[in-house]
Parts: sequence; structure tokens; C-alpha cells
Amino acid sequence: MGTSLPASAPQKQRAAQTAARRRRLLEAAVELAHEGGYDAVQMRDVAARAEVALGTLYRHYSSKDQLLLAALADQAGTLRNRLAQRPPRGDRPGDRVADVLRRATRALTREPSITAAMVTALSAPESEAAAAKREVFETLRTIISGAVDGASVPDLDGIVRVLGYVWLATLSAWVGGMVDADEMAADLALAAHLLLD
Amino acid sequence: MGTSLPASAPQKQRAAQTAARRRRLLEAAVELAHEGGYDAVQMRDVAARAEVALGTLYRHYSSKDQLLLAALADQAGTLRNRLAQRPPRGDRPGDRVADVLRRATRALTREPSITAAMVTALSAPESEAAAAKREVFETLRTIISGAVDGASVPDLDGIVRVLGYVWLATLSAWVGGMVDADEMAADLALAAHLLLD
DNA sequence: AGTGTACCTAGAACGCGTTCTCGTTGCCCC
DNA sequence: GGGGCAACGAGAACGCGTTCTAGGTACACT
Repeated sequence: MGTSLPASAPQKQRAAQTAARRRRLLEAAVELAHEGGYDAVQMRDVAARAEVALGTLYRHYSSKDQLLLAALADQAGTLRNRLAQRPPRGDRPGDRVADVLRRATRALTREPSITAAMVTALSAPESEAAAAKREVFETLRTIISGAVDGASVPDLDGIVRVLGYVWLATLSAWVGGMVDADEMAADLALAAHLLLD
Repeated sequence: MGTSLPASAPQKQRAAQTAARRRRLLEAAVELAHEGGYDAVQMRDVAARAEVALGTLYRHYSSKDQLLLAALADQAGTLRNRLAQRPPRGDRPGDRVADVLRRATRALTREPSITAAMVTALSAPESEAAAAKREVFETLRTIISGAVDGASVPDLDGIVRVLGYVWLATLSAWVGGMVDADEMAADLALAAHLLLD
């Protein structure tokens, strides 16, 4: 396969190919997640759709959860950028945080299968993936931080961290069927107002 | 086997046997969890240790997660009763809730393998088990409620629910290797004080 | 040119959750 | 006291995550 490509840049060609493979793998994972959630993301199918051998998939992502977490890190970054486009509405910090959480939740619930797949990976125990999970959590906290803006409360970091926990737990509860999307949104708004107003 | 037992009460005997089997299954699950966490709770081993056929295990608990959640519901109830023995210390509601959460966390981290196994089952997506998960969550909220006692804040139920979320998320983060036990305890105390004082 | 090394493919193989098959046994009811 | 029935035992079988094997190919260093 590689020999059929134009050898335009004989040096970095290899690196570009593996980067393209990684991208195809993430895309395939997201597509399959879109079609059927966590269970539909089967490693053999991901590899086949990305036109990559199964062993290669495992070389890049050492488990299914790591693969989904990498995809989640992507999506979370995109979400953060998209939310940062337009500043949150509201006078009080609690209002602004509630607004940004509401918009984020709307975006996530619009793609329930993808979100479910990724949140499942996020709440899996696998401590090998702790770093990847912390990265996602960090992005969530950044999203919240950006909305707090000028709050005049002490221990702002603690508040943001607690809100991050609540966000994770409500997402997990929604994916697990414990609450529906409306309850999740309501509890998030409640937490924002309780902690910031 | 049944014929070798004394036919003392020929009517309820069957029911008593199946109740005993269920108890043995839960005990076996907890023992195996104690020995090696979630992964060590293998359905074939649970069945063998409880001296029950694999199909019988699945008749009583339709999945590994349901089995562990049943065990967790047990343990959570026991924990609640044990905590209710002695009222929490502290003048302000936040202090009392922080105290009871601290004691609960100590109890849970004293048996890390068992806790990890059960929290793993709790944060698994399986929406078949939503009812079992809600029951556990309800018990956690009861534990918190008992410590709030006479707080003069509005929307007490909401605060308790949010604290329940934080508890779940910190437990899940601890099991997933995102935070250590000290951070978990600190964040729980922080949330209690932020929300109640 | 030759050797090492990293990455890749194709596919078999393994482990464990889950399901299925088939035979057996005790209990209820007519 | 015989027929239906729900629960059980023993074990095979299936699905999917993960690992392993046996090669094949391009780039680096000498």
C-alpha cells in the first residue's frame, strides 16, 4: 500500500501515515458509537472501518476505553471551544455557569449514543487510563471556570472542582438510566446556583 | 441433596433453600471481591463457591453487575445502620455531614477491593440495573439526610441530592485512580461545607 | 549492501460474561 | 398418583476484549 503513494516527501511520510491512521481510528470509533453506543464500538469493527489491523489498533490505543477516552478528549476540547465562542448569559456567576452547563448538556444529549459510549469509558474503573480521565475532567473544569468569570467567592477552585464532580455524576446517572435528561439538567442548574449564588 | 435434609417443614423448605442460596451467592461475591476486586468476582467462581450451578446464579441475578449491586445494597444498608448508631459530631450541619462522610469514607477505604468492585458495578451503564442503582443512591442520601438534622436552609432535598452526586463521583474517581483517598475525603468535606454552611 | 528497529497485516488463540441445552427433582393441584 | 411446572445441576457454546504468532516492509545507522 505504501509503495503506491507518491513519494513526495520521503522523510515524514511514515509519520504522516500513522497520524492519518490514528485519525481514522478515532473517526471510526465515533461513527460506531453514533450508530449504537458503547456496545457497538467493537474493536474488530473499529479496526476494519479504519482499514487497519487489530494489532495496530491496540498499538495506538491500549484498550477500548483508552480509545474512547481519546475520542472524548477530542470532543470535549471541541465543545469547550464552541462554548467559548459565545459568552454565557446571566448576571450572577451561578446563572452563567448554569447557562453554560445547560448548553453543554443540550449538545451532549443531542448525540445520546456517542455521549453514552464516551461517558461509559470515562466511568470505567481502568486505572491505566487515569491520566486520560484527568485530562477530560480538566477540560470540564475549564468550561466551568470560563463561565464563572468574576465571582467574588473564596475557594473558587474548590467550587469549580465540586461542580465538575456533579457534572460527571449526573452524566453517569443519565447514561445509566438513573435519571432522564431533564432531571440531569435541573440538578446541574441547582448545583450551580447553590454553590455560586 | 434436598432429600438428605430433615423434612422439618415440608412446605417452606424449598423457599428456605433458595433464600439460603441467594445468601451464599452474595457472600461468595463479597469474598471474591475482597480477594481481588471486580475482576476477581468471576461468575463461574461465584457459582462454584456458593455450590450452585452457573445457570442458577443467573436465575437469581441476571448479570454480574446486578449481583454486585445487590451486595452493595446490603452493605450500604449496614453502613447506614452503623453510622446511625452514633450521631455525627459538629455544631453546624456542614460539620456534621462532613463528619459522617468522613467516617463512611474511612469504612469504605478500609476494604478497598470490595468497595472498588461494588462502585465499579454502580458506575457501569447497564440501564437494566437502574432500579438497583437508585436504591443504593437513596441509601446514600438517607445517610446524608440523617446528618443534616436541623438545617435551616431552603431546598434541603436538592442540597442532599447534590451531595449524593458528589459522593458518587468522588468514589468513582477514587476507584478509577483519578484521585487518592485523601483527596476524596477532602473534596467531600469541602462540598459539605460549601453547600451547608 | 547489511543489520537493526519500528510499524504494519492477517489471523489464531485465550479469558470471561452470558446464553443455551438437556436431564433431574421436588412441589402443587386435580 | 399422575401431569404440569418452576427451580436446579452440569456443561457446552457463543461473543467480544485482549493477547499472541508469524510474517512483511520501510527507514536509520555503519
